[in-house]
Order: sequence, then C-alpha cells, then structure tokens
Amino acid sequence: MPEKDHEHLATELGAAVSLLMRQMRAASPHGELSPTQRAVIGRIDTDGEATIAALARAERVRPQSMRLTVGALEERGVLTRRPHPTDGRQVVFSLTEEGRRLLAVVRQAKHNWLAVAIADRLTPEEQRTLATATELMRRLMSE
Amino acid sequence: MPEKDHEHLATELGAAVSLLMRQMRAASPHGELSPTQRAVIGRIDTDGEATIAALARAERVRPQSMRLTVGALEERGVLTRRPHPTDGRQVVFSLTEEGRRLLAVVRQAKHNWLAVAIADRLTPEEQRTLATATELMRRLMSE
DNA sequence: TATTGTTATACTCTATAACTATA
DNA sequence: TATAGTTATAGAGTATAACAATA
Repeated sequence: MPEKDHEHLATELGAAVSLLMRQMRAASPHGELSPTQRAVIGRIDTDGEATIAALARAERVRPQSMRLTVGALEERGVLTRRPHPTDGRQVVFSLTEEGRRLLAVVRQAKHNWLAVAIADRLTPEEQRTLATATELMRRLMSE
Repeated sequence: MPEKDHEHLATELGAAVSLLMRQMRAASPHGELSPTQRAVIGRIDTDGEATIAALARAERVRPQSMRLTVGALEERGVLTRRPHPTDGRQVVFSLTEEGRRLLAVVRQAKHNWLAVAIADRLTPEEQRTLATATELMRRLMSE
C-alpha cells in the first residue's frame, strides 16, 4: 500500500526544509552572514575561486541575483576580484584573509545554532544518518 | 580526529538545505503555491484547524508575517475563517473544499518536482534513509 | 498585564528586462 | 551569435513598530 510513498516523503521533506531554512534565517541576525552568503563563501572555500556565472549555476539562482550577493560580500571585504587571465569577460572571485577568518568564526559551534543542535540532540548514529541524507539531498538536485 | 564533525555536518546540511529551498522555490512558478503556503495548508491538513498565532509558532515566523501568508490563502479561497467559540480574540482557519482539492493536486508527482526526483534518483533504501533524516531535522527544531 | 489580530512600513533575496563588452 | 557582467526595477517573504480588542 505504500504505492506513493515518494509523494508523502516529498511533502514531509519539503516541509522540514522550509522550516529549517526559516529557523536558520531567524538564527543569523544583524551583523552576521545570511544563509545564502554563507553558502557562497563556503563553496568558494571548498571548490576554490569562481566566477559569478559559475556560482549562480551552482547555487541555482540567476546571475543577476548572484551578482548582488557577491557584491555585498565584496563590499564587506570578504571576497576580492581579479580579472580572468585569458577571458576578458570573466571576473574571478576568491576569499580574502578576512573572509577565511569570518568563515572559521561562523562555523564554530559557539556561533552556530545548527551545530549545537546536532551535537546535543542527535546520537552519533543519527548524525551519520543525517550526513548520508545530506549527500542524498545534493543528488536530488545534481543535473 | 573527527572531533568537530558536527560543525562540518552543520555546514554541509545548511548548504544543502539552502540549495533545496531555492530549487523548490524556482520550481513552483506563477500560479502555484509557494513553499511556505504549501507548508501552511499541509500543516492544517495534518494537525487540523489553527489560529494565526499557532501557525506562526509552528512555522517559526512572526504572527504578522503569518497573517500575510494566511491572508493570501484566504483570499484565494483555500482557507476559511471562523471565530473561536470561547475566545473572542482568536480566529480559527481551516481548509475549504478547494483547499483540499488543491493540496491533493500539488502533492501528485505529476506536479511535484521533488517527488519525481526522489522516485527516480534514490533507491528504496536511500528513500528510507531520507525519511529517517526528515524526522531528525524536525527534532533539531523541536523546542 | 498579556495575548490575538491587524495595519503600515522596510529589508532581504531573487526575479525579469535591457544594456555593454568580450569571445 | 553566445556568454559574462552590470544596472534598474519589481515581487515574494519576512521583519519591526504601533495599535485595538479581548482575556
């Protein structure tokens, strides 16, 4: 009878993701980075320097939207730009020292509601399940 | 050495949730319900009729914000209001017939990008892992 | 005094449209 | 012709502030 379990799972997962997103937003107030800004600098930290167009594709937003996000981070001194060596159209963004410092700070459990909740409310096995599921969520989107 | 694995997991989970949220938003265009609207009518469908204040607490937004979401659904004929029987301050919202119909439609895989991706890209075992993780995400937020 | 709902206003994130420069 | 970036503008979602009605 679980013929349409994937529809039920989609409903539950969508609701949980909406909730987590709002909670993350509410928990990152005033001076801090927004979830989107964190995602961008986290990606550059992991994958290396990137162009606006590449970041937009990776984060599933329009280039014009990504430009505003990147522009805010640049203005704040978190990202720095340099021209692409061979393609005069492109601009390559990378983390500044300040960017790396800030990224380390916001990842610390002390400033990170989600890390605290994971450590406090989940067993090690449940943490592993959640880590696996994180990979699965990425796979749902990979094109 | 995985001393701070929960910080790493929090980073990865936060990024994945941001991404999924943007993808869900991009995949629900014009006439359809937004993720927030879906979450609200899904919750009323599951838990029964509710007040604006209760919905706001459950969905982690301010009552003023929830009022706008509920107001849009009411104007669309998806929700209907009635006064609380004993407390003159409260207004109780419930699904209309149209609301139940619409909810059934948006949950169908045919209109549901996420359900299709779950069915197509995950094995049954991976679907179970994701279902378990969905419960874990809820527990991260339960107060 | 606290809570519910409402109205008004503003901020953040993302979108569309139109443009310039380079490939 | 296609792609990268930019500028301008608009919409959705949520926030804060101030208020009236009820408990």
